[in-house]
Amino acid sequence: VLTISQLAAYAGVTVRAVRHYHQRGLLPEPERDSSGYRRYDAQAVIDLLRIKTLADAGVPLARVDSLLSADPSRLADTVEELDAELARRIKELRDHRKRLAQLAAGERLYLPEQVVAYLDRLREIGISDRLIESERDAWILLAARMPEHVGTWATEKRVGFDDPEFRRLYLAYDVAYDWDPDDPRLAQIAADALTLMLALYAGKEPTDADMMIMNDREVLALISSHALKSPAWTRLEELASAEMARLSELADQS
Amino acid sequence: VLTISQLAAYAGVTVRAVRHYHQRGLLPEPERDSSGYRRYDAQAVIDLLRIKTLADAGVPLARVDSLLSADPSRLADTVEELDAELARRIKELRDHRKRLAQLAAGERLYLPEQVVAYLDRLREIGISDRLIESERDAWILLAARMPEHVGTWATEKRVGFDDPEFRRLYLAYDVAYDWDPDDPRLAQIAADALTLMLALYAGKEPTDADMMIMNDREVLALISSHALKSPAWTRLEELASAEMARLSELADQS
DNA sequence: TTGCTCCTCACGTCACGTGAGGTGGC
DNA sequence: TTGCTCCTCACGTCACGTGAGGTGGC
Repeated sequence: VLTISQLAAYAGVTVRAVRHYHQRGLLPEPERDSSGYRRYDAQAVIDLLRIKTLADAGVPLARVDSLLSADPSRLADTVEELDAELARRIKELRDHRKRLAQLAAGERLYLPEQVVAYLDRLREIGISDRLIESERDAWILLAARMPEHVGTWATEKRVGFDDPEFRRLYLAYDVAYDWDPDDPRLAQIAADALTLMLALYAGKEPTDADMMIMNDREVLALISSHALKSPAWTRLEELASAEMARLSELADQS
Repeated sequence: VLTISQLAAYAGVTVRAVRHYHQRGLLPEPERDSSGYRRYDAQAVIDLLRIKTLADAGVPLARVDSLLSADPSRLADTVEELDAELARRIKELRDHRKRLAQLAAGERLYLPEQVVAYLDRLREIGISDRLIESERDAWILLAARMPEHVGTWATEKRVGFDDPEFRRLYLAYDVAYDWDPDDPRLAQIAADALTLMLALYAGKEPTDADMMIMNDREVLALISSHALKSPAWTRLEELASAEMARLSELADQS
């Protein structure tokens, strides 16, 4: 009584989809009229809507077949599973919306929130974008390699910035990037940094995070390979090493 | 620095997907190490996450390519569209959950709510499942052919059942299905039905729905082809026709 | 030697989409 | 005659999946 396009339109599918369901054996082939056209009755409408309902719910056509011919109690079980699956997919889509918003807003979606908080703190303190981006890249790699630890570690580093002297030195270090390597102020920075480090770690065990990094050569290589380099910073490292050696000697003498 | 599986795992995609993005030119091919393995840096993580975010939002890969290389303002516009699209799909999934529940609960999902209300009314009155199912099939076909009109029409028919005499006759008609065609009670039912119809339509214009059905031969054929048939019902029609003729004659004489 | 990760083809999959070429009633 | 719907192949599409056969470091 209905033509294929009427059937398809009522069910909200394409004509091709109906033919596809015939081919797959999901929907029985109806009688033909004198022109060879398929003619459908009410049962076909019901069958097609049942197929579409399951297909829309994400059931593969191969499974739709067995589901609709199975007994109703098994169908009811499956419907429960499908409903849970749909609920899960709705949550997923909500998450995708959040990520899209982040994509539009900026670059925060590539890192766990603790790392984002740490980077925000750097910005707040006045660290340059150049250094922040360099750190961000290092954190991304760390997050990819040690996703379980990177959160706590970032928090630890962020808390370190509550110390005003630490903040002052980090800023000085940042600013020194462009300096001439012979700048006399570099020696003072190196000395102050070393003094601070020694004070901070005096009598303290290194944290788990410290140990983890120290022990993982790959991670160290990973960070240093991406670290920014400049003549002034290379000089700073040399000065710090020299100062370290001097302090060691003093310690030996006393 | 990262291997392909580390990169893939962090982004939540398969290794094959990453290779696929390389092949499509979405993600630049990175450097190889001495074994010919791909080695990825932080930028690759960012790039891949951007690709995944858009792909998850339903953007075809061909479009992802142009979107990520386009300027950020166009990206922002598109993100808005994508977000609306995602919101639409969430609604759709919610709808699918409703339809699934209907599929598990019963058979109500194939018809507009007014028709369901009409069929519920039939059940409430005590009409047999046999007749209700026959009517349901006819309504499904009508809904497929005249989706715009079937709602109001069903409501009209449902309101008709507020008349107690109409209800009594509809029930009698239902019960008579199995009777012997020579049963003497059939004549009374036919006469009462005709009297009621004449009373109902006396001085009243036929409704739009009536006209529409009367004028659409295809719809009439469609309904009658699916109508139940029994010897008693055929007899009822004959009796009604004869009574109609007798009344016409009386009218002519007066 | 075994197990694991990586590599490159290249065909397979899923649910249809999309012509290609033709028919039938208005 | 034109336009519309229908018909049957049969190849195309999209985003990978899935072996097939091989390499390299522990």
